[in-house]
Amino acid sequence: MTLNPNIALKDSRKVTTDFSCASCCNTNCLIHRNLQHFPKSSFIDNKKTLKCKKGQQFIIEGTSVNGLFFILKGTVKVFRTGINGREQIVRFAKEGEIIGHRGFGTEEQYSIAAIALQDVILCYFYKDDLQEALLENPNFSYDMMLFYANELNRSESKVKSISQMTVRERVIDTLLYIHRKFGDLRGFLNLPLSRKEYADYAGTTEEQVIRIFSTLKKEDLITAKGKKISITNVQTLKNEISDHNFYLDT
Amino acid sequence: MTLNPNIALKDSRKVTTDFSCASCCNTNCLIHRNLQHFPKSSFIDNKKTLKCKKGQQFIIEGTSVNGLFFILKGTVKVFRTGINGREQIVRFAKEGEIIGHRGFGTEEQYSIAAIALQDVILCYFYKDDLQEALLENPNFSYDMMLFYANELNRSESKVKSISQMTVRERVIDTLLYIHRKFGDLRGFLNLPLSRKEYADYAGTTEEQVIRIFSTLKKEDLITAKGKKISITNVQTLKNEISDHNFYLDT
DNA sequence: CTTACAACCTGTTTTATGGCAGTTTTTAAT
DNA sequence: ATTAAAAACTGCCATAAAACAGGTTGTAAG
Repeated sequence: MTLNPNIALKDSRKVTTDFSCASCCNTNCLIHRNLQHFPKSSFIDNKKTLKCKKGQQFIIEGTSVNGLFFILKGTVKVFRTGINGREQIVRFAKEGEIIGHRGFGTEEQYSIAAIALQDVILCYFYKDDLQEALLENPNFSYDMMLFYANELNRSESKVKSISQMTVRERVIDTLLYIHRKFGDLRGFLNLPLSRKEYADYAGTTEEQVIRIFSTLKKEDLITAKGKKISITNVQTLKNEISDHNFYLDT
Repeated sequence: MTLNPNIALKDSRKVTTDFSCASCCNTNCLIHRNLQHFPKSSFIDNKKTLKCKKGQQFIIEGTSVNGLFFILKGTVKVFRTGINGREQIVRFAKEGEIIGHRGFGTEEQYSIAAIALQDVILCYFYKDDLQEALLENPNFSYDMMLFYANELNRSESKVKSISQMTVRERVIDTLLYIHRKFGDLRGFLNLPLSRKEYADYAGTTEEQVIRIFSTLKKEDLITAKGKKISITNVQTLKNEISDHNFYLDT
């Protein structure tokens, strides 16, 4: 393991700066999981590793797709520009996740944009290399297929929630999503987001989010002071959402 | 080609009743396209072929997944029961398409229901057989991966339309979707649907669809008499939808 | 400390859409 | 042909949610 000071993070802890997949400990990563199946890993060697500062946009909507990003470290906001220029947040991604996969296959252009919410390290694989590896290795392509299948399930359930939940329910759903995915840090949700970002994910307006936060505070379900938000009663919130699935169970 | 009268359709024309994949002419079918790659096609032999009468439901929401359906002939409505028992139509599927794939992989239960809109012939493959074939054959699993990737794109674009389009726009979008996918027959959309079904796909109510149809008629954009609907001005309707993508292009 | 700017908050107005109730038309069955 | 039932249609009203406008708080820069 070599240590390259040029790509050291500003993080308080030193990080390993050897970005080879072999020494990577990211168990979530699809590439890493299938490493054993790439005997002459030419495509692994073509990997590019890049760093993005907080706030930096590394995928621009509409530009052509040449490869896929894997997050090695940090969190990312994936969004698109919707009708009337309104921003729509597709998801928040963390380490191990794939970005830009919607452009893989048929689509030639990215249908989304991606921006670093914190300092981020990304691994970039070329589309052609990936395709070759997938066609050589059924375990890898099967894994990748399952990944897409899961994304599809997520997306379908979002269709359902957006089309049938009230704004309040969608905001609660968003809070629970952030909580589930990023957890707590010192009692607060471990991903600081603006009210606007909550709105863009929940598919509503900033004002609505503010109002709903304020009523949730009165109901002692959350506490929120600026971006320091914590969910005081997870179960009650969960119930409010899942009560609707009544008809599914019976 | 053997002819089995037991499984002859009520269709005016006689259909080939040899349902072996080898003699199938369904070029859309993923299995058929990869047939060359299955040398000792044990799993093809385990295939079950079944017929459904119009109106028959062959997938029930919440039941466990043991395999996947491929449509050999006919059209199918795929839907789920949403909040307050409201029916939500996920898509309309025609020959060559796969049904029940969302249950493949991680999901153990079908998250959707499926019903035959006309008399339908289905091919059924067992999950275990499919998995084995996928893991042996990278071309097949790559194809399957691309299929899921496309489904994901479709679903994501539905998220966008539901969350940002007006009801009128969603209804127009639905009309164009049916037109694109099923085309015209003698000047009318080649898939008879009720106003309720348009509503359940567009994510609105029957009354809204009726109202919007009626204004579209006044604007000479469609003609609609009962289920005989035709789009008289496809381009104008398309423009009304895609005008919104203005911000995407610039 | 002051200033500037962004984020956060609140009350009011407007609009789009859903829900209801009642009528007409179409389709299917006897 | 007659009847029943389902689908299509229309007007009215209630309401959730967006848009607007104005105010406060917080934070970063000089």
